[in-house]
Amino acid sequence: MNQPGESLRDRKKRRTRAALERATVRLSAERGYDHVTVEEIAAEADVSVRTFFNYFASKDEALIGADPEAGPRMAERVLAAPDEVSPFEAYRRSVLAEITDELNNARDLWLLRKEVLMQRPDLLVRAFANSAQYEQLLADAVGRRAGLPEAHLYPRLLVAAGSAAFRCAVTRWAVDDDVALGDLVSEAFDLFGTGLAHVPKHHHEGGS
Amino acid sequence: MNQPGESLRDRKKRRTRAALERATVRLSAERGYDHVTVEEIAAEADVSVRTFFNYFASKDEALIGADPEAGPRMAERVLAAPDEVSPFEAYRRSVLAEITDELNNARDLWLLRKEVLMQRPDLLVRAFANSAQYEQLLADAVGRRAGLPEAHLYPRLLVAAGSAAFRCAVTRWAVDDDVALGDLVSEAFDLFGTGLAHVPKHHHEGGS
DNA sequence: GGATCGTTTTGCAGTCACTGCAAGTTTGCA
DNA sequence: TGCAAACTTGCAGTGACTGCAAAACGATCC
Repeated sequence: MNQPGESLRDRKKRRTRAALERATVRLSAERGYDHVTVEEIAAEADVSVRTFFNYFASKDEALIGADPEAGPRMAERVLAAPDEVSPFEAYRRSVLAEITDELNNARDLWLLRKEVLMQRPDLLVRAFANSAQYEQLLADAVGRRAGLPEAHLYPRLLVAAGSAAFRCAVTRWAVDDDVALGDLVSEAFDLFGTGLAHVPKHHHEGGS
Repeated sequence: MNQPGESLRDRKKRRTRAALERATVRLSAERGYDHVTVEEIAAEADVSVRTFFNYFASKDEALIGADPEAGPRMAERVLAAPDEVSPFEAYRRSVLAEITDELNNARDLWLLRKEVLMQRPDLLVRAFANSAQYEQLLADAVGRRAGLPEAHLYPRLLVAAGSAAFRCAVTRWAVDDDVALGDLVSEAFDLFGTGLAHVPKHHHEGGS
């Protein structure tokens, strides 16, 4: 009875994971990240503290809702992109796909996260640090696609730029969210794509 | 008798700080970062555990030897660069200056750190997370120089790219240190400067 | 050579994230 | 129904980190 891809067990796991993520974000937004203990989070989600740590390796991860499949998924997308697409574009698309998916599924959570990240911008960086392994995975995918040797800087830089793009976009989005997060990430990628050597023209009331 | 800038007190503080940094790096390289306790580090440096935490906010910081003055110093350099220099170039130079200074003063420490960071690449990212405040400071400096409004993505991205450049360069350097770290950082900056949209040509036996 | 004042060091008690282990409980399957 | 595998839980322990109040120390003034 688990052909549809979801056994009872799987469903329960997904729910527990979601509940923990949600509890972490909600409580942190309410009282501030470090005035919330894992004990409280676990209680809110109706599981034991030990179970919390079966799902997330750290409180940080739970706040961001780190999805262990996101890395591999993106790597796969990078490799699966059509041949005529550049490595840069392939990577950019896989990041954007991931983000729009995420926002479509949990926009409300991200609005709460924003509150937390405004107080503690370092948490986002720290969260990315946990996924250093996936960075390697992604860099390998990009490197393969670009036909570069293992040690070349380019794949690493591109992936790191992706993290940076996301991070900066969120920071900017937190300041004022008139613009969609996806658009900001896209804009950041454009800047990385065309190079940072020159200050981009910026259009505002008055012109340059 | 403290006109020369260094009272006995100041000298002692500098020594203690250096001893703690050195002990952290040495022991971590020897036994692995998380098989070393702060207690052992403090003992090695001949101070109490509590004193360790008077100097460094965390074990992570001690490993990297986070210099609280580095951020402000770089910001100042960015603002002090000659007028005809672009914000990008100004920032690049201030990063490189900082790195070469650091390497000249403590190359041996960095060779040990390399060992540790090879095992635990996430530590470098985490260390940068602590200096999120300085990122803001630097971004403001760059933004001012570029004449961009507060909220613009460019300054943030440039600074984040700097971190990424350093991080990737160290990772690459750890793999094989035939190339000087400074050169690698410089190369990374070049890539960011000219844009990541296209895969850089890479010269090797056989040509493209 | 003190007396004094500000700074640094220290010990201590406490909190909290996180881990390994060894049951217990639930789910999947025959 | 019953067994095996997967999940949950409690427990005991480690270790990072904090606040506080007392002690040690360095600078300064007489």
